Amino acid sequence: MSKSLPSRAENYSEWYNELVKRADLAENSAVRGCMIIKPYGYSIWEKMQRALDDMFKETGHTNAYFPLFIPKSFLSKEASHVEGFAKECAVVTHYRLKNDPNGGGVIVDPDAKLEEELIVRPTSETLIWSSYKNWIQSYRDLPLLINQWANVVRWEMRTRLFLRTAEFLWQEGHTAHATKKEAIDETEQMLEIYAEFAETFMAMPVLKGIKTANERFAGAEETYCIEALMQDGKALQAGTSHFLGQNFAKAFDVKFLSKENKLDYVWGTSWGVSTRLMGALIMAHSDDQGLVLPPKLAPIQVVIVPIYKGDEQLNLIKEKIDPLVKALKKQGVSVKFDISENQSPGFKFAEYELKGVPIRLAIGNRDIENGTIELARRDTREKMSLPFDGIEQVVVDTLHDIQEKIYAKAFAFRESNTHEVNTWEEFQTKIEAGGFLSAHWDGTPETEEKIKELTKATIRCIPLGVKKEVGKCVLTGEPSEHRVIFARTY
RNA sequence: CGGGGUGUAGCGUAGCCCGGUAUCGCGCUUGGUUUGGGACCAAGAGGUCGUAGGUUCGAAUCCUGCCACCCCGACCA
Repeated sequence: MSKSLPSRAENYSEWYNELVKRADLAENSAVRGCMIIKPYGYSIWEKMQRALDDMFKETGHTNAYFPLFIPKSFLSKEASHVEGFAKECAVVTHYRLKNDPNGGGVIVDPDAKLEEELIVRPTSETLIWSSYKNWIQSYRDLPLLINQWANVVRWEMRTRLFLRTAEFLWQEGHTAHATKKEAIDETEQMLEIYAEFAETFMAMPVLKGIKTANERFAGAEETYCIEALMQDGKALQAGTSHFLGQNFAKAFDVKFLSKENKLDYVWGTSWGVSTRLMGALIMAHSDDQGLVLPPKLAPIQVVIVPIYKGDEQLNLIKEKIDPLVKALKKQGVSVKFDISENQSPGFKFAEYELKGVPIRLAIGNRDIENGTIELARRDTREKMSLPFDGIEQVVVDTLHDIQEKIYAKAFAFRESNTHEVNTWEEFQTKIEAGGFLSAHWDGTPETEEKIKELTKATIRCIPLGVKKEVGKCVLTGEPSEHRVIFARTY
């Protein structure tokens, strides 16, 4: 294995793939398009889950679990929904294998064919709404605020670790409400939660907006999204929150009796983020040396590397470090004191940089004599020799500082890669360099499609709170009332 | 799913054109010396050459099918 990573400039996607593997986050499995999330990668996901789950609970949601299999007939009940997902569904047709009479292996038992095929869920709206029908009778049963953590399967043609896998982990919230306004408020609230999570935990700035009809979730009336800009200038959809209107209520006949004794369909929402966020996290901050993790999501926040000759020196170091480790843990900092002997300090330095550990402390004989310790921060790769006394507070402060600095860096990157464009020539030139383009659009799906054909750029969103501005469509010159955001995407 | 490329030890590779059971480096094991940016010496272990067929006395090498991965398109969270 060569020691250094391919550089981002050289080959961005190779850099990404290599980084995911070498940082021990995930690897491909025997099944095409499916990935094995390794312990280090999974512990980052667990931290994400924990933070999101807390936010869901704080806003009144509870977790439940619905099955992996959906009867085929359910999927077809909402017309646009089935149209959106039909092409990428895994289907269970049999329930038994048997020994192959002609050979050593096993074959599908033709006698064990299912009456009705089962779909491996690509998303759970249909199954959940079929349950909601039984759960909801009165306005007193509303709102129903449920989330589930699950795996889903979408049989994608082309997959990439974390960014697009055939099976992925996610959460999907499914809520039911008595009024349209309440459902829209819920949709917007969850978008806010996603944005807050992305920005405060992932240190990744996101653009909040609404999808155009072309990009809308199959079965939704309105799709809200957060969009992030990656270092190679491509956009990544990081989370979506859908206002479902009464579409699923009508498809599954979910009605409730209001206070006024009137029967009406309930209003729905659904919202989700997936392990794709791992991909976003990796690409948002990491560099040619490896991962750069925000302290709030780093499984190990501080690693301490001893440098010593013989047990006597190691014992002196341990005497100083053991209390520091305790004190840091008490403050909620996750620390690893790496006294493994089989690797040199230099190796450990490189290894923990690859894994994105935010702070590294190194201490050797020299420091013991001088009463110092070396602190290296992953984000800037700065190293400084500091007094040992008081290092605990410096570490805590530096973790906060790293969290802020990497956000600021990502924010500055997005700002310098977001451009207002007013002519088609400008659009074509600028899109080649990547980034978000803010431009006028005539509001028609045809123009959106045409622009995609010509430039591979799609409308990422109509930003929330976009300013009214009289303008002309960048392609057709037709009148437009506000700008929208274009980008090339993952 | 279309076009192009690749598959040899855990990883990276040589050998393939021109057929004779596989090269080197990293990693791994054991022992010793080391340790302030990916340590060194010595001795070892590790291979159905992606897979299934075919041609041949003999296949990593030639032929065919299949599978997987990478790059570029279409589809998508």
